[in-house]
Amino acid sequence: MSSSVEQTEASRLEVILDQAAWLFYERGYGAVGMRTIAEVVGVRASSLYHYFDSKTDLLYQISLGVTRDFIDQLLPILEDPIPYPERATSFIRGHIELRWHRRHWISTTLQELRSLETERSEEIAGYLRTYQRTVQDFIAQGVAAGAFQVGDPWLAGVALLDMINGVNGWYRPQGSRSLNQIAEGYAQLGVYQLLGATQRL
Amino acid sequence: MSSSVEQTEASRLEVILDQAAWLFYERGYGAVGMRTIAEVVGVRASSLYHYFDSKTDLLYQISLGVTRDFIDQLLPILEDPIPYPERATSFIRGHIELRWHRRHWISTTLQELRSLETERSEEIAGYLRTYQRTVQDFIAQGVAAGAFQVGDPWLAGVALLDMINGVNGWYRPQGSRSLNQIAEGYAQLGVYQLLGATQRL
DNA sequence: CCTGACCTAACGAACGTTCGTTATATTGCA
DNA sequence: TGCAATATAACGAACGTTCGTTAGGTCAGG
Repeated sequence: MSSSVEQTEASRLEVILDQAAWLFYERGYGAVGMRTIAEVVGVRASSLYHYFDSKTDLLYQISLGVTRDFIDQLLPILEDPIPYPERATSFIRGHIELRWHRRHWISTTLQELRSLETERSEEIAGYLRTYQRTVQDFIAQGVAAGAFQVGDPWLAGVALLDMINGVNGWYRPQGSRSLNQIAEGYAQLGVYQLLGATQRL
Repeated sequence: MSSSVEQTEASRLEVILDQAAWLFYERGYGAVGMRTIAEVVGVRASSLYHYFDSKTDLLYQISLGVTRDFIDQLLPILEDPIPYPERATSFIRGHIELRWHRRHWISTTLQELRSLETERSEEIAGYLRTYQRTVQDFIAQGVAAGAFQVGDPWLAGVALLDMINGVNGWYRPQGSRSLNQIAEGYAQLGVYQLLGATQRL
């Protein structure tokens, strides 16, 4: 660190990534041009190439950033030394909240994986598989420990993830349910119904 | 009918819609040009305007067609005079299979609603809401009849739909599970775990 | 004085769409 | 029945615009 002051404000690179993610989220990757991104940031289109090699490079940095954040912030919860149902509850709540908070990054990533070069899309897909497999392994462990009751941990894992991933599709802040309420309701549904956890044990 | 023979082969209009849906599904609406669609069909781009007013009009016809098909083919199952768990099981299986069979139409519709003009996107969104509300009402009826056990039928409805909608995201025909097996597994998971149906009653 | 950050200007390609035209069917009417 | 009128389905060329990207220049701060 050569600078003597900690920078609390976001760097220009971070601003570009976040604004671009919003635009991609709202209009679609293909429908947003470099000129539009530049205009929102307050710069000319050509200046964006000071930070990125190409438009797909910009998309790649968004995808890589958010995918790593999910893994780093949520998977550790599954290792906590607390009962399985509580681990699952905490994970579901965290996943729903992080996913909403970063919906512009994660939705862009999932919808536009195909727009990345093969090698890079494989890398991101690998991270996503790691995330899924860890959840499935956790459920299998819970079943082995007698905490969950499902016949097929693999299927229950994808079902649980699909379920909590769907929230962003219909949740709206001005709706009658708060995100906290939804996260809580889904945690109960997921853990005590879908995973068949022993009631409140 | 002036013709003496029934035409079993698809009309050119239907071919265009289906091929366009495939292209949109695989590359995204914004990344597919009219020239590409025309080339796949075997005509020139300008000829497409004999069938559609515009590119968004083409998208609209895809969205309208598949949305109505879902409502017409699946919602009647929820009215069948059979026990609630069997109705739910049949519905889930049908939904998963129809959704996979028409994945290029339905995924395009859901991902590109924003690309339609406001009025038309509202129309499609209305059909989708009708579908969701009917499922939620069915669950509420099942709860009232003592067949299902969930605290919040509205939440259980979106959870169930999100869960079964997610299958297309990871199912691959060459995988170890057949679509039939997945549909069956999800039906059991959905009805007897998520909805808490009385076991095999 | 060098370098990072930004600029203006421009490139070729692709975009959705419109145009005038042309064969080929189909239909209405004498 | 025969012919004119209309409809259908397609063509190739071109429109103006926007796309992602690049080349080269300016300029302030360390």
